[in-house]
Amino acid sequence: MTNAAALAPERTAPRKRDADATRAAILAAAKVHFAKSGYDGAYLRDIAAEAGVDAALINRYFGGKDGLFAAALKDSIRPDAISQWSRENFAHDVAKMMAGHAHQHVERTHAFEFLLQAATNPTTAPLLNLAVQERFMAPIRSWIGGDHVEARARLLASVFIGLLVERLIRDEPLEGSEREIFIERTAALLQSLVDK
Amino acid sequence: MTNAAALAPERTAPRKRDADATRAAILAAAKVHFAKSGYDGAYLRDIAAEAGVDAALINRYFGGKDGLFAAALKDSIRPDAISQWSRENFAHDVAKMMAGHAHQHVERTHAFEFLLQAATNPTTAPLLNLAVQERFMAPIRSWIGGDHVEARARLLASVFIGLLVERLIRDEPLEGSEREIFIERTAALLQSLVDK
DNA sequence: GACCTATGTCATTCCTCGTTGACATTCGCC
DNA sequence: GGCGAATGTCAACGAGGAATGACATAGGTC
Repeated sequence: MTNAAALAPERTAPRKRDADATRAAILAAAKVHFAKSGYDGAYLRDIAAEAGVDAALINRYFGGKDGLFAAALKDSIRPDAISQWSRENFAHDVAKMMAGHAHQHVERTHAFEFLLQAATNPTTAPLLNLAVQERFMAPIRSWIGGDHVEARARLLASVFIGLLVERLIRDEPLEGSEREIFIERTAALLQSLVDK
Repeated sequence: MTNAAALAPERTAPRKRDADATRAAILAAAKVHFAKSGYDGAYLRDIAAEAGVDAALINRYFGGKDGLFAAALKDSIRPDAISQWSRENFAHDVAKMMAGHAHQHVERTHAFEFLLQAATNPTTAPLLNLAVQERFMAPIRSWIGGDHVEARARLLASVFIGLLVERLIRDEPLEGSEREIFIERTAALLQSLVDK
């Protein structure tokens, strides 16, 4: 409170008037906060502050906290990535990723944390169910192909999710030979599910 | 609500004076509510009501919501079960369980939901980390034994968690041959991690 | 340039929920 | 039986946060 200069023009130079941009800014901030703190722990005031916006705007644009959450959720499942996975590298790439720190892939980790939050909140869970089925399981099914697609897809998804959760919970990657073995075995495991 | 006799004394027949019993009742109710709604979503008034107790008692016995949560957490990880798993049946038993409905194992499902809630809340996560390492990972390590224990234990835990999460999210079990294949492959996968 | 709407800000209200302290009652003990 | 501590109940407080409506202003349109 000592810097007069900072306060001089101050009065929060009223944001440029660009609805789309502010909407996007709010959404981006919301995703981060929801991921970090969950639905209840994320405060509209904080989100608004981070977006450089008054909290009342959230209500105007998203119709309240629920609406904002739903919008953020919809924006967080990106199925396009799946179809681009390469059949040869997929298993090894994923395995290597899972062996590292969660915060080495901040973007995706945030998205995943966010989804996990949605899964554990009874009001948002149904919403998530649908999204996951349509935008995650379906692409996986069509990507792996072959026999017993259902069983394999489900098992693959489980392993994938489990690796993510485990990495999230305990962010101390393995080192040395244990790390090598972990990558090797994880890759083998995933590959066997992709192959047939 | 038809039984007049039950209502006779009315005025909420002031609970029997048994500190241990009420403590236990509160704890049981708390575990259910925390599992269902998470830390923030679970309300002390609701928990107290379900335990048939005044909310103020929670403060007396557990020193507040935090204390209650910690107590519930501590009570939710039961490592003893792990060491009793049979090496031969483990993989198949788990696989079959995972192929069923989550609500077929209400007790454990609740416990797991509760832990997942703890994992996704920044204030409770550190607490969980510690508990999981000491009371879940450590027993697993010593149970599987053999080479590369670290890597295998971690992978095993991941798969285990993943199966639980997947089952929780999407509670439609597979049917028919897909179910058989799922069980078979899941069992094989688990067994290979246990064996060596 | 005047008007009108979309956009942004501010102050306030309302509600929920954890917590607290005073009060009531039962039980163990002498 | 009377006293004190343990147990249980009740009412009220206060913090915190979402939602609301009135107000301010930029920017396009005629």
